[in-house]
Amino acid sequence: MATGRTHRPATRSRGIPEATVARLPLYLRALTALSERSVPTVSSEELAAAAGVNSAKLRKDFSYLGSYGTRGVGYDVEYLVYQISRELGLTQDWPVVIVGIGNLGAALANYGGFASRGFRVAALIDADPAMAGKPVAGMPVQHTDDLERIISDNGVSIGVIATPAGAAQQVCDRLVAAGITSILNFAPTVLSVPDGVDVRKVDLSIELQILAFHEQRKAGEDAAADDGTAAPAVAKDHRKGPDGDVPAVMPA
Amino acid sequence: MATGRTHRPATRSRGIPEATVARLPLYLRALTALSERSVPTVSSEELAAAAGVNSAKLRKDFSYLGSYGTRGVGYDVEYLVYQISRELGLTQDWPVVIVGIGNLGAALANYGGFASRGFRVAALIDADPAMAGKPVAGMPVQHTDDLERIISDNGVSIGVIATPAGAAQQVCDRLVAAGITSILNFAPTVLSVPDGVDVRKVDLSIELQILAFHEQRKAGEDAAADDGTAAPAVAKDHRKGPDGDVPAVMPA
DNA sequence: CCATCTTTGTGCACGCGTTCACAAAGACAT
DNA sequence: ATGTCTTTGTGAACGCGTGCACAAAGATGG
Ligand SMILES: NC(=O)c1ccc[n+]([C@@H]2O[C@H](COP(=O)([O-])OP(=O)(O)OC[C@H]3O[C@@H](n4cnc5c(N)ncnc54)[C@H](O)[C@@H]3O)[C@@H](O)[C@H]2O)c1
Ligand SMILES: NC(=O)c1ccc[n+]([C@@H]2O[C@H](COP(=O)([O-])OP(=O)(O)OC[C@H]3O[C@@H](n4cnc5c(N)ncnc54)[C@H](O)[C@@H]3O)[C@@H](O)[C@H]2O)c1
Repeated sequence: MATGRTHRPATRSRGIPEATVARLPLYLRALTALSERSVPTVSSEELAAAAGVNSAKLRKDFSYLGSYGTRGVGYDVEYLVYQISRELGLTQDWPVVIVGIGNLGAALANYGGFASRGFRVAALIDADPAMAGKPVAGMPVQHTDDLERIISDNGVSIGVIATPAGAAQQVCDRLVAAGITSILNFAPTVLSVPDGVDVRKVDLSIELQILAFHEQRKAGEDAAADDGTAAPAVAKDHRKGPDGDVPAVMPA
Repeated sequence: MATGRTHRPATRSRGIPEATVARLPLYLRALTALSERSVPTVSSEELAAAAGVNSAKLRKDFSYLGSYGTRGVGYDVEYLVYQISRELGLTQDWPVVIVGIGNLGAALANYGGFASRGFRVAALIDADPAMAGKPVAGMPVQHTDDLERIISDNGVSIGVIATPAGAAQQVCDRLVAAGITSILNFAPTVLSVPDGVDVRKVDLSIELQILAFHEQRKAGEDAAADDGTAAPAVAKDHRKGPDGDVPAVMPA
């Protein structure tokens, strides 16, 4: 197959499980809120509730970072905020480029939640010549021609792709060639990247489809013997249609 | 704890594993692309490559749906599109309301990827009286006062929250009270919902922080004996600061 | 009709993640 | 100092998800 590397093999980084890493930002958010209310310490039970996880899980997660708690008391909020921030690499700030300044890209550019969490939008890049120079979120949009130079000049290692799906792989390739090693992809496509490059994707169509699945299941259970568990009649009739016996519905 | 139910206990729905459900939309997307190119059949190997997963995993996933393949040949593309669509509940279309028509909410409203996948934006809702009546994506924004009526009138069961974090729980409560049973939450907060209500969240700050973690790790490995694996000196010095010995960095 | 070749469907083993449950650590009161 | 009480940190068991590897199914050609 000509398809390159696609999903990293869960490179258990320095012993911290991937699942734990994914929860650290959650804890950090909850801790930051406590910090702002000047709460000095917090128990695993309280913090777990605030983060929406099991308390045993939280304690085990923290145990991977070291023993930062005090038995009988809990965790020092400020100290833990710092430890998690350091572990996540948020004590430095990360320049980020956003490629594809359309509906979504512009919304991202305007989003304040970046800067407040250690990320700095270094540049906005779009292929549309008509957009070049136009200010979005108080920052001029730059043309794709300069992509390599922008990334190099600013030492950017994280890129966000918000272009149409058709352009995503091509943009991805250029980003990687220019030195980007982490990509957040909003386009509904599977990106192929070489080893050493991390890709995370956000696809809300997928999220909605998962919700729809459960929604349908709920409806089916409620209806019980309404029409018999959704549509088993179709499922029962299992043999592939000779040519065009597939029902006319065909979404997507 | 006063905190209500927060995460569903992975209700293994009719034997289909949650992990499989989460991949079905991925397969569907790849299959739809093949369908548009009029490819009649596809092998598990090819489809897996297109979807960015392992072929064994794909076959196992499909085995939960039934035996829809033909040995020696592969899967009938059209037929599989239909089966997966049906399984995901996409043969009906789902009315969706978006609450909070700011930067992000407007981008979502303008997004074409909804309709093409069986979802229909039934209404846009915002609390700002100045926005009421204003057209966004060719549809007038409605005021929060009418939230309950809108949901009831349109039989909406899926809601998208794109309000600021502070308003999210309150909006969530109203949505649930009005009959919504599935929520896609973009606000960076943990939502408490009663049993029977599904919540999925999209938080790009979290995604970026996960990328930053791996990015830092890569940098640390490259630098090797540069300053000694990132910052172990700080970690070594483990005792909680009496008061304010936490370094000044403190992000988030 | 038989042989060959391709590709599915799945049994099985393994590793990761989750959760329970408890011993040990330490705070705090007496 | 001693006892009590709270809460951490973790060993161990369990369940889910993943991927290997292969037998069985069926297509295809002779
Ligand atoms: N808008 C949403 O809410 C939403 C939701 C989910 C996913 N998405 C996905 O995000 C992506 C962007 O969505 P959108 O609604 O902002 O689309 P859009 O059409 O509004 O914006 C796309 C932008 O990308 C630019 N672009 C095109 N090709 C480019 C290239 N090669 N290099 C650089 N820039 C290029 C275009 O000029 C345009 O400005 C799409 O893939 C879409 O499927 C969007
Ligand atoms: N913009 C982004 O790219 C982005 C990215 C990630 C997360 N988010 C999150 O998404 C949410 C929205 O972001 P945004 O940039 O669109 O913010 P925004 O301020 O542009 O929009 C918020 C909108 O919600 C409306 N609103 C406020 N309270 C409401 C209520 N009680 N009921 C109904 N509507 C209400 C406001 O009138 C406003 O129109 C925020 O929670 C933000 O953290 C945004």
